[in-house]
Order: sequence, then C-alpha cells, then structure tokens
Amino acid sequence: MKIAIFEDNAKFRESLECIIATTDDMELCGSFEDTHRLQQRIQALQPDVVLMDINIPGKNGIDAVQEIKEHFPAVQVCMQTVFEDNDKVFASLCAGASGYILKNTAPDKVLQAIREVAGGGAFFTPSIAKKILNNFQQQPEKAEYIRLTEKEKEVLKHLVDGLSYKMIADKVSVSFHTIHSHVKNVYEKLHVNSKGEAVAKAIRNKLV
Amino acid sequence: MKIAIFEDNAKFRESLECIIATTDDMELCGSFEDTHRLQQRIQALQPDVVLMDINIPGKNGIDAVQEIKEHFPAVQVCMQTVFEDNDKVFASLCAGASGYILKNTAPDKVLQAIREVAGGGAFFTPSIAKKILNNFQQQPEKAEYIRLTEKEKEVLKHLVDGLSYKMIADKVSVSFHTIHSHVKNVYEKLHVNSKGEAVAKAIRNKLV
DNA sequence: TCCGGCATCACCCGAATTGGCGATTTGGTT
DNA sequence: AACCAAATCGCCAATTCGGGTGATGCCGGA
Repeated sequence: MKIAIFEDNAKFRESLECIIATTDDMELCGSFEDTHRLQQRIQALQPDVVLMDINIPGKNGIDAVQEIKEHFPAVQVCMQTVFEDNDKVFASLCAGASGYILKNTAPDKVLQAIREVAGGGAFFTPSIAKKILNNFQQQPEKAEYIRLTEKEKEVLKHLVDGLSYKMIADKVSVSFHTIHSHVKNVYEKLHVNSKGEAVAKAIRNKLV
Repeated sequence: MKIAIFEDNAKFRESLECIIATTDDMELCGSFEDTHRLQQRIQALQPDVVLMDINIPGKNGIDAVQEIKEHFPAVQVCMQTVFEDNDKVFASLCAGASGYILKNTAPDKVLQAIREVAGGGAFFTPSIAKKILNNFQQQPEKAEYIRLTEKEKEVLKHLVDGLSYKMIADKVSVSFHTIHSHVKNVYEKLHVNSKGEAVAKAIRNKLV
C-alpha cells in the first residue's frame, strides 16, 4: 500500500513519515511540503492513499483534493489537519476526501484511517463524525421511518429509474400483476397516490 | 459509565453483555429482548449509553431511538445491527442515534464506539461512514446546463408533486394540451422519456 | 424585417397507469 | 397448529401518458 504525504510542518511531516515507514504493509512513496506540480507528482508516484494537510503552500488542501479526485479518482485522500471548522470539513468532504482526521489523532488511529480509506471505506475522528451527524439531525425533516419490504424497495428503485411496470416485471422475473400489487402497497405506505410523488419521496427520504 | 442493551437475539445479547461486563469502566445496567415499557426502563436505569438493535420486537429500533431522544435527550444511542440499507441508516441518524455499528464489528471497536458516543462524539463503522460520505459527494459532475423555461420549470415542479396533466392545467389555468406540450419539451431537454425519470432528474439536479 | 424560441391550443392512437375487487402460496412467529 | 405478513397471481374499468403532427400568436435579436 503506497502512501504519499503533503504536509508543510516539518516536524509533523517527519513523524508521519516515521509512522508510515515503520508499518509493514505500507510504503511511503512520497512526502512533500507543498502542492506544486501536484498532478505530475501523483502521476509519478501512483499512491493508493494521500494524506493531505489543509493549510499547505501552493494550492490549498481542499482544492488539491478536488484536483486529485478529478484526475485520479482511484486515489483515496485523507485530510489531516488541526482545523475542525464546519466549512473546512464539509468543503473537504464535498471535494472528495474519504477521511478526515485531526492532528492530535493517535498513530494507530492514523494507520487505521489509512487502511479504511484504502479499502474504499471512510474514516472520521469522532468530533468530525459528530459534526457530520449534526448536519443530518438539524434537518427539521420529521422523517417517520417507512418500513418497506425488500421487494417493495426494489420495485421502488426501478420506478425511480423510470421503468414501466412491464419492464420491472421483466427485470425482476415476475408477473406484471405482482409489480402492480407491490406498487400499490408502496403508494399506501408512502401515503402517496402517483408515481411522481412516490419517486420524489423515495429520493428525498433516501430510500434509494 | 452505565450501558443498556436492547437486542432480541439471545446469543448476540449475551456476548454483548459479556463484553460490557468485563470492561472496567463500564457497567451493564440493563439488557432486554424487546422495547416494551421503554420509557419506564430508561427512567429507572438512567443509562449513559443505549445499544439498540433495529429489528427488535415491540417497537422497532428506529422509533425507539426517537422516543428515547425525545424524553431523555442526554442518553446517547448507538445502533447495532446487521442492516446497512440507506433508509435504515439515515432514518436512524435522523432519529437521533449517535453511532451506527454493524454486528460483525470487533469487540474492541464496540467498546470504542460506546466511549465515543458517551463522550458526545459519534462513531460509524467504515462502510456506514462511506454511505454518509456519499451523501455529501453525490452530484457535482453535471456541467451540462439544462435550460428550462419558467413555464417548463413550473410544470416540472408540479409533476414532482405528483399532479396529473389535468390537475396541472387547472392549477396553472391553461389548457391540458399546453401542459402536454410543455412536458414533452421538458422530456426532450432532460433526455428522458418517462415521468419517473423526469422527477428523479429534477430532484437530483436540484431543478426544483 | 425576418427568424427562432416560447407559450398556447388542438387531434390521434396505442400503451401505460391507477384503483379496486379478489385469490393462493409461502415463510416465519407464536 | 394456527396465524399473519409478504409475495405471488388475476380481472376490470376509467383515466392518464408518450409520441407524433400540427397551428396560432408574441417577442426579441440578427
């Protein structure tokens, strides 16, 4: 697993280098104090995971993430910073970062974060996770939990994709009438009575 | 730190009990296989953290979380389940859960999750964190400008609300045929050919 | 001034959707 | 064994939708 570091603070960068270098399943493939020639560096090193500071000379860390994900979508990026301002956190995540850890994070947690993002997962330090959570809970959306069966969810997904009853029936290998029946049940449970409302509610309640 | 468990699977509940009981800084103050008399139980036990299963007899786990947070906002809840469907995850978080861990989570991670949520933080297993992350990152890759006219946008809004052509015609005080015509134009511009797709695209591209 | 985009209205037709009435067979819980 | 929810299938009627092919004005930019 190849790791690249972008961090301007020399002491901190060195300690990161040390952590990575002394870990068996990781290889430190690059360590930089600025984001100059970002694409060339990434292209040359082909890292699996990039540790990125937010306050870094050259291009700032958030823009750097965006650039990396745009040109090298397979590269996973983990933000590594002292800041936990809401705007920086959310901007980083929207830019494509898969992890966000604070600089006071213990070394073993840093390694854990790297492994998680490398494996396609995500990792946040608890205080960051809490911020993200608040973002959900602040929605006044009094989302009653709608208990759809698996079949009903599947049919609903296909409705969202614009398939007709007949096409869904084909795709699920089931009779047209069955789909008909499922759709009716979905409408009932969602308290809607048209496809448009059902699709809208499905997307807004993240049933898809 | 007082922990209460709500989990209907006996074997799994016992293993959780064991994990908690053998941890120095935690005290198992209750363990239940259903959510009956939920408020009385919480009131009597005064737990700091509740581990809650989603599929649990009585009231389902998500509604239970909502009830707990409503009457005992200081109690932190961590979901503990085998499900990772989007709807269950987001419904849980919106209901007030501070953590969401899968049942295959290692014991030390479970303890870590409990400590984090007790301390006012949040904890998600990586795959759940990834789902949450995707919720932020989905959308930017649409540079394709869709220029709808005002009328078309209005008609589209009403379609999203589930109105039929005729109802829209009434609402906008215009002929049914006009609505028909607008809808056809919208379909053409959105490159779709069904109401479902149009509604989905409208919401996802924030045209509404 | 002419052209193109927009809004409006109109007709046709085949297919899809809705809603309401059923039914049987599973699978899991009690 | 009894029960229940879910999944499956069926019929019917009214309405709506999707696609095609028009037409009429109105307005603003070339």
